[in-house]
Amino acid sequence: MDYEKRLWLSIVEKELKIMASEGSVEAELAPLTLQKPPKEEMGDLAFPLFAYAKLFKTAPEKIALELKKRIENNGNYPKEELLVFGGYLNVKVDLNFVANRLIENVIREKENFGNGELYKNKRIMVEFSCPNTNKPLHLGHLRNDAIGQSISSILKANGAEVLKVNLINNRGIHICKSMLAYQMTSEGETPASSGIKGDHLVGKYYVRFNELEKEDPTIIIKAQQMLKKWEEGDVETLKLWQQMNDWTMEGLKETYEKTAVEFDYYFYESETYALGKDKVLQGLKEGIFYREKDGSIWIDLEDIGLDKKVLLRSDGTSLYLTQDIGTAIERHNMWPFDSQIYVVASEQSYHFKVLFHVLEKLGYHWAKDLHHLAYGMVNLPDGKMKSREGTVVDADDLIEQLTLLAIGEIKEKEREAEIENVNNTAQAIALGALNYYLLQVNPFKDMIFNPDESISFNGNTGPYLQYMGARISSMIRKFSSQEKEFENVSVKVELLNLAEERSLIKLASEFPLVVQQAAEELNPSIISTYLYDLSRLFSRYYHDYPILKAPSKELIKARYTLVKVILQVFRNSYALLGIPFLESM
RNA sequence: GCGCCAAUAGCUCAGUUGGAUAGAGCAACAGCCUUCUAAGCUGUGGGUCAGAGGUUCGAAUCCUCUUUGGCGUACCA
Repeated sequence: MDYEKRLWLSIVEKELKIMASEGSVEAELAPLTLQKPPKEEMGDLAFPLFAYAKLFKTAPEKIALELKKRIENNGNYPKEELLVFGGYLNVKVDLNFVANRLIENVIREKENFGNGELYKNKRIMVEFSCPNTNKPLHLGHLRNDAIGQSISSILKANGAEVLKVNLINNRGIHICKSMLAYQMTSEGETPASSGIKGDHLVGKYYVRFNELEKEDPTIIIKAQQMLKKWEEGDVETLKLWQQMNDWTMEGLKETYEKTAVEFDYYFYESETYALGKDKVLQGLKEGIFYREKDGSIWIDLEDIGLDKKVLLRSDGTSLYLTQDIGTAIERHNMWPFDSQIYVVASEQSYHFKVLFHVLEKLGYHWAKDLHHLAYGMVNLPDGKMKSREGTVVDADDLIEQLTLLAIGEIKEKEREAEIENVNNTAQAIALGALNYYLLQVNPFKDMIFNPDESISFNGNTGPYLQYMGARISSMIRKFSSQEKEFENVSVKVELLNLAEERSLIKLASEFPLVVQQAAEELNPSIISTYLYDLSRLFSRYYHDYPILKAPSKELIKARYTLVKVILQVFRNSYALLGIPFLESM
């Protein structure tokens, strides 16, 4: 449709200009807007003409009629049907061209159909997930992962070279808390001895610290001492830290595998904080920062309308900000990027504002290429997730539950015989449900995670989308057994003239634009909405009209070809959203 | 207090960047399986787009104010 849009924009614009000069209208013409009519019967392109009424001193409808007449009488223009509705001039384009081009493109590009060149030759680093090594992943991380993973795929689809990086928060006062509690109360428990997954075991001691702190509030001092020791390289402390760290990482990686989250590179704060410290001290020498009497180092943010911010503690240890400074610099040294996107909760908007400013002050010109993709919180129907009240939704638990439900569903529908591996299929369904649920909502908005709704597989859900792909796949299997009979039947797109077919052709042709828009706005939910619209349209079409049992061989071939195109668009959309494609379910 | 963000059907969310009668899913009710997978399809009911002004031929969309909610404003991360 892209071609048709440009063509008709230029035609209508040209005729408007001619009308203006004939009516000796001096003023500049408002830019012409192109829209989509609300209904299929109203054509495919719409030009609202209200903006010109004043200029031409004519009713918009009359302008539309005049344009229609002029265009129809001009032999140089393509002969398409023009319709006037009120102040709109609508065009019903010859969809045969659109359909042929769509089929050609999809056959040629296959899994690359929809890809564009918006970010060609651009290197974009995407940071996401960034767990602490003191507890297992929860629902908030799952949203982060889903967005990070999807955004990376979307940027790649737009031609960018993407490096997905994870930054492990494996140092700091919070890590020392779980270490201290472990030291005090564990009696040498290990994942092997307890049978508890490593990240959950460490998490158990992080929770225990809070309990210990209630009994003895001074315990925090011990944790602070431990951090000091850690930064000084104390052997015993480092040994415990390494061990607990390994346990957590093993557990986290298991969860990543289950959720199909992958990274190209891992950074560890334990390895980057020192550089941050150096840079802060360097900035102090250069007079960018200043030192308080107690020895702490600060930056004054008055020039960007903010307060003062501490960069290094009075005892010399690093802060969150310190290590992020080091990490950013190291990253740019390692892999000079055109842009870096931090997928981090919106609560940290202030932190990133400061971070980017500090880097700019330190003279890094690429600080302007850093971008914080701030996503909203995940709340429960009753309110916030609170670890103290035990309302945090654990990632492993949730996936487990969803998988069990999917197994139950498969059994209830008696699909076991049709499915190769029930467990794998159930896991794929669970993952599809989860990722789609999380990516339906615009990232920057807070969202409510309703457990009951998230485990429903009906309606606007991941499994509904997967189901479309599975049914088409089933159709394709059926067709392949009789494919030879259709070898010599040519594809006649002009047979696809139902309103539903026209809508499908148009919507499928829009896919590349949707992929581009999702990248421009860093918003996977644009793909979700599109995919759901396409699914509903297709679902109705295929419910109402026979494909393989259409009345003639030619019609079967034409409809079958369209269905295959739709499947490719489905599959490419799934890939961008982390919804596994299933041949059968 | 100051800063950032949000508010659309009972609930969860869309809304083509200012256009035609504001749409889906869930929940409720009523239909459709000897038929390409019923994880589906169809229909009914449900709206002061938080409120008030303003800009405009036209506002859920842009501006101002108000209300309500969230987040931030840590030598936590």
